[in-house]
Amino acid sequence: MEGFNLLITNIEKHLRLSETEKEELRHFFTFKKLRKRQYFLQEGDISHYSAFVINGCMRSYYVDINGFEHILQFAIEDWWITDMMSFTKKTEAKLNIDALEDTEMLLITREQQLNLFEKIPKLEKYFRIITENGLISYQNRLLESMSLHAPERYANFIKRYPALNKRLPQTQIAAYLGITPVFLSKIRNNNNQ
Amino acid sequence: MEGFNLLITNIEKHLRLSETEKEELRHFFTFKKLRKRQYFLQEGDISHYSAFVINGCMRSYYVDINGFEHILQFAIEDWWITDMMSFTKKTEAKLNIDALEDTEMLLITREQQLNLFEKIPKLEKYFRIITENGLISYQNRLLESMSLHAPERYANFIKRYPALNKRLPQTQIAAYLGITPVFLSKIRNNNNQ
DNA sequence: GCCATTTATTAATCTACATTAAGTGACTGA
DNA sequence: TCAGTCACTTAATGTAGATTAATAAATGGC
Repeated sequence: MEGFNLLITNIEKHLRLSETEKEELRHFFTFKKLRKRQYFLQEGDISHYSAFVINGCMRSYYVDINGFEHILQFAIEDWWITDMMSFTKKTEAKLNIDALEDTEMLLITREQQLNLFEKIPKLEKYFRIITENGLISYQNRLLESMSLHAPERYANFIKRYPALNKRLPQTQIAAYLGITPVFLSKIRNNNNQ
Repeated sequence: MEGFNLLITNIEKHLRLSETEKEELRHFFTFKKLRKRQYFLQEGDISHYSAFVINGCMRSYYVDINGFEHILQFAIEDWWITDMMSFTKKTEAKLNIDALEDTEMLLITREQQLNLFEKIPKLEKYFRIITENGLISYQNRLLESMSLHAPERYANFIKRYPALNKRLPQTQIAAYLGITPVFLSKIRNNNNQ
């Protein structure tokens, strides 16, 4: 399966897998391509899948009552993305997820994931670690959004994701930082007073 | 051990434990009391423990360069609290954790937790679920902080944690909502324009 | 039971960032 | 090829919430 090795490499950053386990693992995932702008999940639907991105770029975002988009996460190659609430609790998704570029990914359903934990228990460890890291990064973002002004948040974004800064349109970065594109333009040109 | 049953009840919301397992489990935890205002963790230290609150109330918070406190989490009875980053990666904590009331809790170290996963593998499931829920609630807070104004965020806080709203001083709630106590006072008295 | 500190209120002023609007250049697609 | 959208810039004006300060009320230590 295309890109499956990228997932294996990612898992093996955290634990060792035997060849047999790798072979078993393969059958829990399905491969999927999305065109740029195509939805992976729409608000109100149930997020049946969690996605591991092989190449391309996706984003999860919330649309507020005024129609403005607020981006919670970007996912490029080697990243996981889903609406965790909907995925784990089978509730209607509040988030939308779509592709910002043509994207290839590996999908797993919640049921398959839970089966996987039965069959290869150490995979539970892998997903626990992934989830711990996700929690840490949301916690960190919340903390930054409360304690820093927009220019500092942007500086941190550049430092943390230099590739994304070059790769994404300004609108998307602004929607991630929680500011308007107009204000991001000012920050970039140092006219922010 | 005092309060251990509360932990057992909490775990059994997610999975079944045999009597033997409960007995084993007990030995992984230690009991601790904190006085009001006492630190559990100070920024720069390593968070050796994750704490399950039996009664009382704790908070985790970040102190910004201007000395202002930003509260990430409150934990009353039946809640877990730690600096996840420092606890899992043994890095210096960016957060402080202290007691807002006299508090009793059960502690586990990261090493004991990992041993526990070896000894009673289904506990890995419990902590995965706890972590998933933590991630969901941070994600939700980030989303609210980006898409709602302070009066709506306060309304949601009251709805979600009615007990906390009565129990905590206004300063603490304001530091959680990311506003000043002055502005919270205006919101409460409906003078917010 | 009293003084010192902390906590909450109210009002005046200030600021980070939003909103609106108008203009430019670049890409897209029939 | 040219119209139409899209991505970005710049400037004028508006606003949610901060800051400061003064006062009142509640709390807590001795």
